[in-house]
Amino acid sequence: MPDLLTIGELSARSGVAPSALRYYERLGLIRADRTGGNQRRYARVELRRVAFIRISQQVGVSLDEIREALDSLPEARTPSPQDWARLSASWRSRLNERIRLLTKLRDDLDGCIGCGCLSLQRCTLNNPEDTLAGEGPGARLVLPRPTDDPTLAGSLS
Amino acid sequence: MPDLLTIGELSARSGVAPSALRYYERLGLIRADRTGGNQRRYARVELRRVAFIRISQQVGVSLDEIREALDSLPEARTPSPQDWARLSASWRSRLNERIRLLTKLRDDLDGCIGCGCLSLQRCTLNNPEDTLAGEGPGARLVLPRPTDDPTLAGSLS
DNA sequence: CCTTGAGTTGAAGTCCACTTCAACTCACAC
DNA sequence: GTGTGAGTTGAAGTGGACTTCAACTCAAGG
Repeated sequence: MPDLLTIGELSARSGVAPSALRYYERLGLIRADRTGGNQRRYARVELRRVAFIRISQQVGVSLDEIREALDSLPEARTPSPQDWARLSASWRSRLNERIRLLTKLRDDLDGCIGCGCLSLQRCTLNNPEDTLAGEGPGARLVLPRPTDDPTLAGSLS
Repeated sequence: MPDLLTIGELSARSGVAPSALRYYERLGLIRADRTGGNQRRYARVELRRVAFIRISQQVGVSLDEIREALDSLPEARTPSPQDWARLSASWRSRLNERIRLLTKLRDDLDGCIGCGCLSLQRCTLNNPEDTLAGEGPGARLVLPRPTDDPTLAGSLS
């Protein structure tokens, strides 16, 4: 009735290597029952946990944070669709932020391709007389003032 | 006249740790002249190279590939803005692909939040009678047939 | 001169997410 | 009952991108 999966079956169905599944178990991300002969047997819910792990990794979340998130699932009952939805939703802003940063990087690159200045975030400010300044689709500042990231903010020539 | 930078100055102006700059040099990403006392002195063009390295890393390119790209710069003359523009442009499709994947992931997440199925790419297909199916902004397949990624494509329940 | 902060080196360490290995044991079809 | 493919363990290895360390030298102001 419980219809348990071997590690090979879970691996095949999740696309995650057995060694990775054992690693996840060591980190407390998933769990397994054991047969009399000490082999792992996974409940079907572990399939969802693995799916959540892989999705979260794509979002850019570390295994440590994923573990924390999974720890917030109710222990008493099988997690409901709403439980999973809550966890997934918790990565939304992170995902949006990553998308926003990459999009901004792309736009800045587009905007800077004409001048080749590579300074991004600054080239139009540093070259107010530039023929490309203030036109076209590129290099718009999205944030009020990105003073938080000094990495590439300095002058470069 | 050449106005060379010490490693500390390059570090301060690029936001990259001195140890990282030495590491980049070992990998052949940047170069430095030496003083009589064997200290590094960087030409200003290295500032651009470091900027290009950090930008490329944000795009998700490995140092090895960045080195290859930098190797394609002309050795005879100082790289022109057009040279830098060409290199930056070479990451464009990669950046677009990353943005596309993350955006798709977000839309899939949004689309799946109602059902909590976590299968993504498949939930609407697997649940044609789902009240959420076929509407809203989520879970649209962008590629003709993403058969390439079996990772989470299997059934999950 | 001399002090002091900045710079030099190679080797080793770190962190993350795994994979590989050797030496076993289990489960199941025949 | 036996062969075989699947599973077990802890320890060690991998790869990328650095950082840290110890032991030393350089450069520049007072």
